[in-house]
Amino acid sequence: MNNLHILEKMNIPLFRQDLISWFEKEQRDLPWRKDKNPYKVWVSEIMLQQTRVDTVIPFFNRFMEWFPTLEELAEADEEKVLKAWEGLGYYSRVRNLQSAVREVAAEYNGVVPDTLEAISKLKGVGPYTAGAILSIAYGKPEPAVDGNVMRVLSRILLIEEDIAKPRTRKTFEEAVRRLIDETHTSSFNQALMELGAMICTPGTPACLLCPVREHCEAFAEGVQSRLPVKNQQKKTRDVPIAAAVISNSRNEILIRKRPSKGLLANLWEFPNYEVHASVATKRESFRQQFQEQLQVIPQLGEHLISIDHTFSHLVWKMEVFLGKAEEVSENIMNSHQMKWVAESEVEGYAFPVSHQKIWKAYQLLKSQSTNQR
DNA sequence: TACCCGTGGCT
DNA sequence: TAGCCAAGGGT
Repeated sequence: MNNLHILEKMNIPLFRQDLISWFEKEQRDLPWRKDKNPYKVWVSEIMLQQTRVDTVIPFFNRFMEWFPTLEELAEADEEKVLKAWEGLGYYSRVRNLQSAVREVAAEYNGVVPDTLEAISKLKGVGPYTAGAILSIAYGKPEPAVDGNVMRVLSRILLIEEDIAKPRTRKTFEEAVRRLIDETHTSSFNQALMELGAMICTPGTPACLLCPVREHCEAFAEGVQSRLPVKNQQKKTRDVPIAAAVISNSRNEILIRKRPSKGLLANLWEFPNYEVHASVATKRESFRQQFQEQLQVIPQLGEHLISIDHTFSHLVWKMEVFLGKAEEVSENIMNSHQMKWVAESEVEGYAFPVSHQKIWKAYQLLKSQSTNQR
């Protein structure tokens, strides 16, 4: 019933040899490939989810400096862990990682489990990550099917299922189970991904450089450029936001912690509100909602910056103002997870990229006004 | 299943 | 340039 009939006419031993030989010779020198420490493999796989290698490298190196061992990550403050992830995106990844690491420390004596059943129960470890850790760190013959693997194998095996559909991953897992070299599971799985990243790329694959093109059905048919089949994703929607950098008479800055669930969970931000359609201006919308929430009237000053920030599924259309406020009651501050912090301490907190831009604009404005004096 | 969840580079 | 894309998982 599936589309794996091409496997029956493949020379699988030769395919393995061609693929692994290429990988052993051409693989990139990446920091998480220096050894097969399961903790390091785990961290790298979480960071690499939906994220480019070049983006991950500096984050991985710093993360290993801050949290060199599983135990040190388990014992770290969440604030510091989020700061280590600041700018990397998909922040629930690192909260799930620390939660899972704590479970490993407590329940498995600090040893990352080496069975599919146990490792799959850990928070943030799905089918791909489970297979990646087991095959790379422990030499287990488990498939690790990511976007690269689906693209590569859709071409080699001429599979035309829509890779955007979750169920399709099972087809490729079955293909890998039949193809994998059980004596070189780490190199085999990584080679499929490396090939997808370096040669068998989405737009125009470099088939003339491909070590396995003689095994590739799509190349033989000349149809590699229209594979894999993938439907388009939905468009983003705009969310109008009014924000402000609010200071008090002691030159402290008002920040607040975002809710523990949802977008940018547990990160810090400058006070901001979604603008209702009924309000004439974003400045007025901020003033109204700030006053309603904190029982204090803010003195809003000049416009600081406009920022359009695109997420995977929505766009913040932000207008940011300067402002001053005083005497917010402590109860209200606490109930909204707000606090005043000295300007020199702001950067100690983990902010989403959009709010890092706000802070940079604020500091630039201050430095300019200082220079003019 | 469909949607939520970030960011930055590329074409 | 506006989308597309990148070593996915949770709900």
